[in-house]
Amino acid sequence: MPLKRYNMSPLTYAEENYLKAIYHLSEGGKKGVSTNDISGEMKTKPASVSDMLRKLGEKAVIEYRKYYGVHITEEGKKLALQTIRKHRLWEVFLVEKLKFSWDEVHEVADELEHIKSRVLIQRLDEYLGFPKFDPHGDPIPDEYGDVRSRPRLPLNELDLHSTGQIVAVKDSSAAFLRYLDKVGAYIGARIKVTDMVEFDGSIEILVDNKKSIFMSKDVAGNILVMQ
Amino acid sequence: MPLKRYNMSPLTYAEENYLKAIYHLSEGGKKGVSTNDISGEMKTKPASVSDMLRKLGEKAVIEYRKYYGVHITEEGKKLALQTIRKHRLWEVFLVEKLKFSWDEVHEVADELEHIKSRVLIQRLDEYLGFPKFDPHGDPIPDEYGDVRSRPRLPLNELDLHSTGQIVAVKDSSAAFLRYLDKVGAYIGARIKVTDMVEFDGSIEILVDNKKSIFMSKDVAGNILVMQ
DNA sequence: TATATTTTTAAGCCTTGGCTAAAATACAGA
DNA sequence: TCTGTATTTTAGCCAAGGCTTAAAAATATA
Repeated sequence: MPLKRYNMSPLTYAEENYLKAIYHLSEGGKKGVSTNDISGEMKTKPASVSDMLRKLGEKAVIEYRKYYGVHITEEGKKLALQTIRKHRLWEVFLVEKLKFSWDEVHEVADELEHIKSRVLIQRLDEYLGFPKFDPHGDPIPDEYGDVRSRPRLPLNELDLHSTGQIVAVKDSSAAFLRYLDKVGAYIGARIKVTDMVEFDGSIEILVDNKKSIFMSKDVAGNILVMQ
Repeated sequence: MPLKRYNMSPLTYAEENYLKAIYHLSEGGKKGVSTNDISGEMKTKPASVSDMLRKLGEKAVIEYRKYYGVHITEEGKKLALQTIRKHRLWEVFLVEKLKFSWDEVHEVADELEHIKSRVLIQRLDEYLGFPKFDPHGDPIPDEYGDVRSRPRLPLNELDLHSTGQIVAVKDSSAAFLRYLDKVGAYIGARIKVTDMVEFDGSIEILVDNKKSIFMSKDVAGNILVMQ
């Protein structure tokens, strides 16, 4: 059996994106991620995914058992978290410093996350005051890939009259974010559940003790709160 | 004669770099820029340059007359200046906000200058307070490619006892910048020529009325001052 | 076990950006 | 004006990257 040869060249732009997708898909479940899932996520054909998996396997960032899905390796996890860290730090920069609204940042951050300089990211982190969460409330891994996440649950699972703070959203599509902006919900808002409609699960919440918002169960399910 | 067909797709990373080099090489002289010059600047073979010139010609950013060198078109000038603008704005950001020293910024800015978002650059410009010059003293073009440069001359051409302010450097290699840092010269420093050695052209200057620096004619020739 | 689904292989296409070797052109000196 | 030299272009080639379709293989399921 031939020796397994590793290709140690750095990841390309596309490889980084695939790895990020694999990392996200493998969060939670212990099961391997399937070729089809990745194909759906990346909007490429399964055949292209197979090819990419071979490459990522050679670079030892995933463990690739043909036909049985992939597992991300420690090295791969580290690299994926580094990309995610960069993405989220740039998002903080764009929103906090350059006054982007939180629904505008995705595209630009997707480009910025591939800039290679390590010292750049260290200094950016420092400049931003070592933020722990991005504008969508998602945790920012540290340089070593450690993530301090906070316990959180979907808003629709809160009890009537209970309170909490919005810390993140599940669906961060521009459309959803704009909707939230419009109704006055935002990351960090203190909320209280003031009413619940039995038959469809929709709820009414009070934001910052000022504004009342009525929302469907679907919308509430996409908002994560910390109690 | 076949119609001239233009390829309107955006410039690739490499095309942007070639165009920038052509712009810089064509500054000053009215003459066309030669293939050999570009080859030297880009560290590629002349044959590769010819090929690239064909592509840039098709994209109408240069006027390419075979064997006679190239002239940059208005459109090309606009694009080159946009890239230069991005490069220099990022340099300001890196030095002013992220505390990079001015000899560290080149590489990172070379990557950042290719990020495509227009609104990003507008906001960055605004965030930095619409700076007119980068950390090396080079002028930052505005959105429309207009450059407000200031009259300046090499330090070695100043008369004895005359004063001025350092506004830029010709040679911005890391080695030269580190040297300047070490001896205490910097963009913005007020200087006075306190001594001149006839036979080799070396001079002594007083920086900010405090520190005396002795430098060769070569070094002085690389420092640009405004009187 | 037979069929359906998923995944992989094989072959190929296109772009980008480089190279060498040979041919064409321009230019400078006699 | 001729001619040799230097410059530039052409032609052909190569490799990496990233995608595709079509067919084969493996797995999953009824």
